[in-house]
Amino acid sequence: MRWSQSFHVTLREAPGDAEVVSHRLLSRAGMIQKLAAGIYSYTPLGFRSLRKLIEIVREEMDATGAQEVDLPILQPKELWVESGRWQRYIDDGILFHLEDRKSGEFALAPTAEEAITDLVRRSVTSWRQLPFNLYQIRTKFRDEIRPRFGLLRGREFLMKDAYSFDVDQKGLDRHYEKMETAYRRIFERCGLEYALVQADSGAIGGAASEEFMVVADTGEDALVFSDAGDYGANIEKAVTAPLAEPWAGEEARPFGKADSPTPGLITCEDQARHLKTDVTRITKTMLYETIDAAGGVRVVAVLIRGDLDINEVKLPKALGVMHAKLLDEKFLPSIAGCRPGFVGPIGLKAPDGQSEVPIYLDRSMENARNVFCGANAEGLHHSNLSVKRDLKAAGVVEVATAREGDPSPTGKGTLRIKRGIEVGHIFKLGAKYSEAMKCEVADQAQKMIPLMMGCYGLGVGRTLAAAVEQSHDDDGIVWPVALAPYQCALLSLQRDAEVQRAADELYESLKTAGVEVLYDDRDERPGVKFKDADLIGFPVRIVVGAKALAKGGVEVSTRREKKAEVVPVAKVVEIVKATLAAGARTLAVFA
RNA sequence: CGGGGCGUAGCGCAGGUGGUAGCGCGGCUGCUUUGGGAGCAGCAGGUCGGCGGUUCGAGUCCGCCCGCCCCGACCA
Repeated sequence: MRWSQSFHVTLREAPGDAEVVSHRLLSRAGMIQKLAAGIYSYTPLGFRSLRKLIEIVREEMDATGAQEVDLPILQPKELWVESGRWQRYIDDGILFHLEDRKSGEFALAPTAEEAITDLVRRSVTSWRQLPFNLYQIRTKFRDEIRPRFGLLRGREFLMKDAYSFDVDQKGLDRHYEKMETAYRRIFERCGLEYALVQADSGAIGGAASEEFMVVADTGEDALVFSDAGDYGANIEKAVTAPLAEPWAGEEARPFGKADSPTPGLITCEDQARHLKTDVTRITKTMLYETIDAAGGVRVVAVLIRGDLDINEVKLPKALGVMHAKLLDEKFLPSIAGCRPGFVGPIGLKAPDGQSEVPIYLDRSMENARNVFCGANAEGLHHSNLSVKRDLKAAGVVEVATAREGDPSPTGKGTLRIKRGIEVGHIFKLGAKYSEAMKCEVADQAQKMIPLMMGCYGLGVGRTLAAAVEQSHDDDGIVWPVALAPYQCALLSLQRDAEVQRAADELYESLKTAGVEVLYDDRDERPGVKFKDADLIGFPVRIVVGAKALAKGGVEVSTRREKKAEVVPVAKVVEIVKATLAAGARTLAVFA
C-alpha cells in the first residue's frame, strides 16, 4: 500500500481521555477511534491487525476440529429466561436489551450459551452424533458498569466463543485440554508472554475454569505464582499452604476480659503497636451480610488473623451462599455495640429473625491461642483469646487473600505476584445449561442424558490491546510480526528522482516477494516519516535515502532494536524475509 | 450504582470578579527547506455539550438533562 493513497492518519497527541498506553498508542497510530464510551471503530490499518488475529484464532480452532458457526446477536428473552440468566444479567445491569415493535423483548448477546444450546438441542438426538465443538468469532455486547482502558474493556467487543458438547465427563475433559493447547498456540503465535492460571468461574458458572493472562504491569488482575513454577492462580482464587502460627507450642493463658484498651485505634497495625505485640496476634472480626440460594439473608462473622485480608470473591463459595457483602457500618452499633475496629466474636447480638450470629474462622485462626480480639466496646480489646476454648465456631473456611511471600499451596516455593490482562477463559460448564434447557440425547442404554458442555472464550480485540500493553516503547508500538498491520515500512526520504525510482522499484519487488509493505511515499520531511513508522511499529523498516543510495545501498532495521544496517539493494528482499521469519527481533545479515 | 472531575476549532489546551472567544499542533495557499514531528507570509475553521432561567448583556452565574474520564463492586 502506498501511504499517499491510503486513508491513513496519525495523531501527534493522544485524545485526552485515553489513559492506558494501548489506548493512547492505538489511537495515535490511527488504528482505532472512539465512537462512544467502550465503543470503538477500527480503521483500515487497525482492522488489518485485527484480521490477522482473527485468522490465527480461526486456524487454530479449525485445527482442533472445531466447526465455525454464526449465531444471532439479537436473541429473544424467552431463551434467557429458560437458562435463568435473564434476571441475573438484568439485575447486574450488564445486559443490553430492547423491545421490538410488538413489545417482544430481546437481548444483545453478551455470550451465547443459550443460542448454542438451543441450536444443538434441536439438531441432536443420539449419542452417536457426539462429540463436537462449535465456535464463532462475533461481536458481543455488555453494558459494562465501567467501560475503560480503550479496547481492554469495551461495551461492544469482538470475542471468539467456543462450546463443546460431550456425552460424558471424559469427553469434556478431552475437549478442555484441546482448547487449552489451541489457546497456547494462539498466544505463542502472537508472540505474547502469557500465563495460564486457575480462576473463579463468575457469572458463567460451572466447575473448573482457568484463565489465560497476558503478563503486563497495567493488567487489571493480580496473579499469584509459585517461584517453584508449579502453581499459578488469579488472586480471586489463589490459596496458600497453612501459614506458620506464632502461638505454636504455647499454653493457653487465662482469658483477659476487656483488659486491653485501644483508644481510637482502628487498624490492626496501630493496635498491635499500642499493645506491644505482633499484628498476627490481633484478630480481625468482619461482619458480612449473606444471601443464600433461597434468598435468605443472614449476618455472619468471619475471624481472620490481623495481618491477612478476606478475599471477598472466595468468601461466598466458602460460606455456601450466593452473595456475601461487608455489612454496612451503620448496622454495627446494634449488632456489635461499637464502631469498626473493636468488633469481636464474643457477645454479638443477632439481628431480628436470626437466633445468633454464626462465627466462621479463617484457617489462619483455627488454632489461635493467646491473641487479642475486639471487645465489642469502643476502644477496648480482650486479651488471650483461645479460639477452641472460648468460641463455638460454625466452621473453618479458607478465605484469606494470598500475599507475596506466602508459601505455595503445592508445598514447593514461595508465592510471587504479577499483574495480567485476562485474554482467554476456559470453563467446564458440565450440565448447567443443558439441564436447564433440556439439551439431551439418548445414551447407549436408551436413557436420556443432558450433554456435558464446555465453553471457551477469547477476547480478540482485548488480545490486540494486550499485545500493545506488553510491547511498546517511548516512540510507539512494537508489534509482534504476527499482528503488525504491515510487516514492513518502506520510507523514501527525498524527492530526488533517483531516490524515488529506487524506492518504487523496491516497493514492487517486496510486493512480488509477498512481503506486506506500507510504502511511505508522502511528500513529507524525513522526520515525520521516521516518527510515524516508529509510532505504528512496523517490525521492519527500510529507508531509501540519498546517502546510502550513493553507495548502492538502503538502510534496514528492526523496530525492536532500531540499529540500521546499510545493505545492497539487491539483497534487501532476502534479508527482510529472513528477518521476519526469525521474528524481527534482530536483523538477519548475510555475509 | 456510590465518590471525584471534565465538556471551548480536527487534536491538545487557556479564557480572575458577566461586556460578544484565543494559544499550540494539525489543515489550506505561496515561497523556502529536505536524515528524527522545519521556517516565513497569508487564509480557513466555533450552534463555547443541550435545554431553561437570572441579566441591558452569559463560555463565565443558577437549575435540569446529556456525554466523557478517574477511583470502587462485574468481565473476554
